[in-house]
Amino acid sequence: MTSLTVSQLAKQLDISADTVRHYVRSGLIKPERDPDNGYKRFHSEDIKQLRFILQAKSLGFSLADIQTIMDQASHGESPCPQVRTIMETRLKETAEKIKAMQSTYTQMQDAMQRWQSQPDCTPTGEHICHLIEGFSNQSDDFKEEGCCMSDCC
Amino acid sequence: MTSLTVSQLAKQLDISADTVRHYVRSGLIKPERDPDNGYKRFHSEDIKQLRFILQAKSLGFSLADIQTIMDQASHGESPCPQVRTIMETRLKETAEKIKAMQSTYTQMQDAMQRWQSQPDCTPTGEHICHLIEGFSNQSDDFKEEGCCMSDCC
DNA sequence: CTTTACCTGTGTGTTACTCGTGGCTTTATA
DNA sequence: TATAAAGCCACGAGTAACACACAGGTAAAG
Repeated sequence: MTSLTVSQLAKQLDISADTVRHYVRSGLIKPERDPDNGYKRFHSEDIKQLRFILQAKSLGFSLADIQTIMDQASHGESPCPQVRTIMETRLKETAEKIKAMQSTYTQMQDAMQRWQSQPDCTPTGEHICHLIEGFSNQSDDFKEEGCCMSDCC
Repeated sequence: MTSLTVSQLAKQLDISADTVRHYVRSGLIKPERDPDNGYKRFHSEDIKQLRFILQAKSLGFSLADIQTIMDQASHGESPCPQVRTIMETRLKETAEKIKAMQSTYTQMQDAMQRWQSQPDCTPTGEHICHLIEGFSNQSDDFKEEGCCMSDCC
């Protein structure tokens, strides 16, 4: 009784059973199989590895990164140099992603605000949705009132 | 000669040809086909729609959203109410994503900084990578010096 | 023995593309 | 004119990190 099933393990680490299965399918964990029914059986070693995976994930590593790191370590070599360089890459990536998302976010906010003073409109064949098409991110105090440039309203 | 090929259109709108093909495959644009060779042929109507797609995308709408909006409009109904509610959803989603990413980002930065004063380590069988495993996001002035709690160093 | 509830592995779907493949076409060269 | 090189095309498959669907297995209750 020193082994856990998928859902027992999942519950213990507060993740979904599907996530556990996904890691197994990806080859990050290789649990033993019950010869009777083919069920996965996780032992303390697997649990340790899964904990590591979760910790690494929370630090921004991808599953592929984690695979690389674990492979390296299992060869008896220090994964630390890799870890440092990968982290540098991921750090830059994340910064860029955040920047991009923030940029869209402010666009979205601007749009939402401007739309408050704009009425709904029927499609004219010329336009699909004037809210979207009429939104230019130029400046805020530009065509403040009225619906859109076209005469559809 | 009033029609463009995939790559001509892509170049005009400064996106990749594969992106254009993707939108076609997704059913967002339905270009005519050249009976001779099966090539896609884009007319001004398609170009207008593609422009709309790009504009909507830049406002945070998903391709599925855009499909919905265009369908609604093509039925002669105003897509604006949908647009507003969808945007509210996407706005919240984006805010949450940004928050999550920023949280990981600071974690990553903290880790990077702490790792500067920590040496590389050989895996011991007990640990995979002490940089990762030894990183706790608790507080900064906690186990500042030394490598990790274990005796692996 | 049967019902019921839960759990399993595996296959497929998701998002917005990107890449690979085999073939057609256009252009350049001999 | 033959041909070779370069470029473009359509379509299938692959990507990240899971979530979901499905048919069947299993454990406890009655």
